[in-house]
Amino acid sequence: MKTIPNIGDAEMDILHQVWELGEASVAQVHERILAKRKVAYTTVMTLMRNLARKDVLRFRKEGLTYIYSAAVDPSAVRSGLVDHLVDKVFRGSPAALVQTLVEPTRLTEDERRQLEALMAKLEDR
Amino acid sequence: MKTIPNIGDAEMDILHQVWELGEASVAQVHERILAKRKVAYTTVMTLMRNLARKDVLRFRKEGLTYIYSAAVDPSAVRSGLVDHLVDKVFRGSPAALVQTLVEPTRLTEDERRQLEALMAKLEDR
DNA sequence: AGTATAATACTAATACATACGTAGGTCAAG
DNA sequence: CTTGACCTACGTATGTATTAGTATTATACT
Repeated sequence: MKTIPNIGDAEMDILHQVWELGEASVAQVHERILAKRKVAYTTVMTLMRNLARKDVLRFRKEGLTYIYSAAVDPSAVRSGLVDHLVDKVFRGSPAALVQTLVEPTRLTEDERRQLEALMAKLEDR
Repeated sequence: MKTIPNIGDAEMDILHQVWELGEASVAQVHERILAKRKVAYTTVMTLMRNLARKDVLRFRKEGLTYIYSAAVDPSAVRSGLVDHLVDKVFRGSPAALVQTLVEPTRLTEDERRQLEALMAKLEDR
């Protein structure tokens, strides 16, 4: 029913904060993001407003301030983004994605065989 | 050394064609993409020129026409995009990505345990 | 009441991805 | 030589992501 719209990198960062906080004002989210990178309060506000326009966030007004909460499920967002990547980069093969993921990792021959067996099941989801 | 720049969806589609063809003119790529969706020749040309500007494609001139080829390795592009997704959506946890990937799949309890054991190794890449 | 504070509203600017149209050049066929 | 097919160069347009500045409004403190 509900398709998840595109969510940009900066937007995703905000969504993570809201997921963790449950409910959050712009000020709260801004504070948390400031711990990682410098960004203006109004920028965070705009992003949150945009996310609300996309129905990714909901809000209610409490006196002066807007209290936001997530309107979408983390797993739905993750699935959407992963599926998109699988289609875009791996031509629809999730196992190929795992292959790339595992590539820089040391696995024993045995472990690799196990993984491949599991991946075979992934291929026909 | 060489960082892969952002590659959009339409650009990625073109890159796939060039990888498969090895060397390709705009016309060749256009023809292949037309099989899937309607797009103007000049659009493909612009996209390929943009990719060349980003050093994702190389080209040489053969008489009148430009012959393009990939300047980046498929595995490098895949890794870059996957890493970006892992950071953006899964907070740096590749195993969490696999979890999402596997979610809609029927695995036996035993298979799931195996997978989790392998994912544990992934976690400390 | 007046002022500082805090929040939003409105606006702007930049960058990029995507998509295409028109103009003009080259070459081969008639 | 002229015409048509094909190719590039260049410009345009639209949408969206990101960032942030300025104006305004509401509340609270002195």
